Amino acid sequence: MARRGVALEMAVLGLLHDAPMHGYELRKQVTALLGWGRVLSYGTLYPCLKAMARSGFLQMATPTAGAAGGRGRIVYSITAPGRQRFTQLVSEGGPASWEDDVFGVHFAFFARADARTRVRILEGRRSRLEERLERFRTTLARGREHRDAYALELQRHGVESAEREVHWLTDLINTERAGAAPGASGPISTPDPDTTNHHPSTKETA
Amino acid sequence: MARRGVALEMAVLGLLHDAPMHGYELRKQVTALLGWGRVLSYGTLYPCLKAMARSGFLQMATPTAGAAGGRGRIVYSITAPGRQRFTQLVSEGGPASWEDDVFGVHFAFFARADARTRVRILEGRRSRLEERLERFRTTLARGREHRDAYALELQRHGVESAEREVHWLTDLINTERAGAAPGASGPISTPDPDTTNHHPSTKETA
DNA sequence: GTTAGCATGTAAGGAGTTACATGATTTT
DNA sequence: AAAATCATGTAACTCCTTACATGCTAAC
Repeated sequence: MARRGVALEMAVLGLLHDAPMHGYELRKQVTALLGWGRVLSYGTLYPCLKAMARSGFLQMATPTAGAAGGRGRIVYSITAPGRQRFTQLVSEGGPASWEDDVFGVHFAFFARADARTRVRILEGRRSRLEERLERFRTTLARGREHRDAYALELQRHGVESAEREVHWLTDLINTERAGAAPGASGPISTPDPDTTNHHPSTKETA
Repeated sequence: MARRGVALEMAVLGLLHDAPMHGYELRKQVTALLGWGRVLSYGTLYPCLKAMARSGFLQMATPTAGAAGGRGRIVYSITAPGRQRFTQLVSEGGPASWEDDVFGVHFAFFARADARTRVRILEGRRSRLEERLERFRTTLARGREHRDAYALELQRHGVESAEREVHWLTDLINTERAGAAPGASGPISTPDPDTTNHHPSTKETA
């Protein structure tokens, strides 16, 4: 079958949305975009690309087409159904979209979603983290079972990281509500004078 | 076969090292200890426990033993080979131990490893993160492909988180070198379970 | 005496990895 | 022309989850 991870499917569609690419390049871009620590393996990517082509979302072009079974580089490009599919994926703000992995991909393509979807996903993600935090703190507060200093330190660090991310999300939500894009003016400012990035702000591609 | 994740195996052995427990309780403790966001599912835990019992690391005690097919609560306790196995796992400071998931478990049971192992793992983990950071920054610096403000913000946040964790690790390493335990005050002096010999231990029965 | 929560388990499948295997193109 | 790197692909496996299925025990 095909359904090799919604996250991967989204990433592939999103990257090919801008420009056709072959698999090797795609792997690097996906890896860089999502910063998953690990690199995406070909064993995942190629079967996924094939399946997506079978589903009609992608088109495969072999430059040395038709020749004997030679294995040339294949350029993948997105099709009209593929664009439709991407738009659909990008505007889904359901619970699935605030899970660890999927959230990252959604965020990476936020420029392609409308503001309402963005806020919904950010808030959903934030409450996911807050639940986790709550469970964590309950466990800690229950005092007993508190184990040694290392286990405590691990939990303290876990809580701190989660709190930090909640804070990040809150800032982003406020920025969204103010109708701006991140990095521009809000509490989060990148000292990045050189890059003249055109930020999307009010752009709503349907 | 059995090898259901070194991380899980270690967590189970480490928790049962302190006290026997049944699976239900074990699940809660593992989940709390590792703070994996998600909860550990029974579909993972029970087969793992069974396999570990088959390997001789665990002993299963059914209070209502021998009776008709009734399903009572089963208390798992660690065996002498199990303790040995745990000691072995805990003192392995190889590359495997600085991967995301495994690192957490190792850290949680740091009190059971000797100082040299602790420092080795902390340093290994830190260089893992630094590599990741390096790749990240190279991609960013390469300028091109820089995508929109959201993608940039995602990467900025990724870099910041990794940097923060590197800093955390550095502090821990310094603390270790100074011969202290984390959390402000003096060294932990849990009577060290000998890393060279397995001792038949104090409690063994259910 | 029934709901709620404790407790144990299995089958099927999803999402990925590693290791392997191959061939094309560029650099030295 | 050898070496490095680019490029594509498959098979087998790992680790985990979901959905299901069962039964015991305390509380109301």
